[in-house]
Amino acid sequence: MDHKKLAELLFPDIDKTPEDYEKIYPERDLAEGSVVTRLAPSPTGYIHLGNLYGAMVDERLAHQGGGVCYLRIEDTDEKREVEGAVPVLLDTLSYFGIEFDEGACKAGTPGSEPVPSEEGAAQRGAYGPYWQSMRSSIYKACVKKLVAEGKAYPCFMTEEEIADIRAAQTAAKLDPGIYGQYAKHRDLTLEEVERRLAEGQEYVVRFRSEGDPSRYFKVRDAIRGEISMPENIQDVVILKKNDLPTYHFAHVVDDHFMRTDIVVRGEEWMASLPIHEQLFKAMGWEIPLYCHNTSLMKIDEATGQKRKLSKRKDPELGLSFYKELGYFPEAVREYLMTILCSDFEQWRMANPDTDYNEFNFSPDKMSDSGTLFDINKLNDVSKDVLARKSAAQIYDFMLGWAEEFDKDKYALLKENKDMLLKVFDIDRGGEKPRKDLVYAQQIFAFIKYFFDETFEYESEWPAEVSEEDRAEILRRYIEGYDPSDDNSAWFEKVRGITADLGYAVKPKDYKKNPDAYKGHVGHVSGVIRIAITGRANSPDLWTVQQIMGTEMVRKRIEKAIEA
RNA sequence: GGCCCCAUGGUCAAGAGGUUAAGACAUCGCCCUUUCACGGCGGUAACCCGGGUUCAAUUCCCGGUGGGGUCACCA
Repeated sequence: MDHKKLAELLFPDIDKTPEDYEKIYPERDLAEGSVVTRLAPSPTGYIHLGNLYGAMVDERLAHQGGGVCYLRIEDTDEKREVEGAVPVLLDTLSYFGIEFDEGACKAGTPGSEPVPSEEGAAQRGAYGPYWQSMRSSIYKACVKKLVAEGKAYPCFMTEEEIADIRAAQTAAKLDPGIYGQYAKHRDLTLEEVERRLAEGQEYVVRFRSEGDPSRYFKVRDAIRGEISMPENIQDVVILKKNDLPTYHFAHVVDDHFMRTDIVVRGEEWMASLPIHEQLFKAMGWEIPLYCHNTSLMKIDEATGQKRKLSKRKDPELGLSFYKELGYFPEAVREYLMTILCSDFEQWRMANPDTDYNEFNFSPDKMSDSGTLFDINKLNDVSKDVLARKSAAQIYDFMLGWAEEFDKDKYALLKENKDMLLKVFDIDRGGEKPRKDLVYAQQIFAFIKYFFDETFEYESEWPAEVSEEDRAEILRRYIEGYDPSDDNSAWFEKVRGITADLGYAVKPKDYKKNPDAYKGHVGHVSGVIRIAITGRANSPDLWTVQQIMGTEMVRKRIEKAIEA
């Protein structure tokens, strides 16, 4: 069999060789210690926490050492493609603080050229194109070389034939797949190939595996250290009928010619390492450093079992979930860092105000077992993040969020800027700031009593106070209310009412001697608090009233007396 | 089923051949306090099992078990 002739027959119009591309895409000239990483999503229009998790690793690895992080679009499967996915992807990643130096970018980015296939998107950089669908001739040059060397061959088997083989293998408890004797078109003669081609038969190109499963190879992984696996024996498809490569081959070719140093990807790819190792070797290329990170898991309510988060079942996996609830992007990032990197949380405690980019990120500190997603922990991290923000930052963020997701609230926020700045400033700054703000939707619910439009009674009146006493407390309270009182003068008046009506001024007295009083000052001020805020819990009432203004205070008290 | 990865409190996790086995979240109690939040103090709670190696294994090795992943012309 003349392999060179076969290669010519299959790819008559491919005139470049891999060697030519070596020159077109030379080794990068980077400072010592800098690395090239990449994010390589398929444009399905769906971005999830796991993508962000990986993207953060790519971004940190590259940027903390002055390296390059680029974005490559893996669009070799037109079935999965979603129109407009790339600009959305870029926007979302940017929202969460991930920016790329090279590759796919937004249309209009300086130094970029438009991409015809994708509206709103463009690309830049010397190692492109960055859409795999535009790189067909590069892949084919590499396939042609493999065919010419007898390492790959055309396979004309139909889907039915393959299904039959698989069925027989499964029945016989053999490993399924096209390998060894099942690779029926491995050794077709040139004439046979010519004949089938002339008949218009379609084909794929398969790699001719010389692997021996009793032989093991070793690959280094940045997280797990050395991984040892048996050699691959499958004649995997490297070029599909649509003239584009499979993931396996595209990965090898692109990460080689784009000069990627570290391949960060999900651990689900570890199983195909034997294929990749084999392909790199066949091409005569150096294998990159892999960084297989773990999946985010959750406990399935139905089964009680730990399982990988799934985009169909778990809305909390989608990044849009956090955006819609109004989590600060920084909070999501901090949370991811704390579960991603075992030493981040300690570092953060020691450096509460330092930019997280100052943290020294190291892959060997990354988790190597599947991490259970914990919304509790996210919320806790978020509270700390928001506690560090200024009232103006909170306000601006809320406004931006409401503009996109809740127009009614947007109007309210917009009209009451001065008041809200004061609201968000309650107990902010200082040594022990309040930590009750978590995400926009929750924050709005938390402050809703500042608006008549959203005020409602959410708590029960204290059981210790009778209805008559309640009305009496409120009447006396509003009679004596003077907004110019300072906090202690104001509270003295509340104490006065408390004592007059037979309640204990000191809660301890009541606790010691419950029969001597109807209740204590906490119950009396509880009545006032519910009247003003609609709930039993709130920040310091005096402060709240100062912010609300006298008119609103009066209206609330009157409303409560009527109730 | 084959292959691979993983295994420390409920969760995230540090850790070394000999430790009272960190810390954070959650939880419980107390303190502060007119409520909440913050803060402080304290409590409950863990090395999957069985063999080996060793004076000594939770730590190293082997084997189970459990969980996860993967076996496409999808990535």
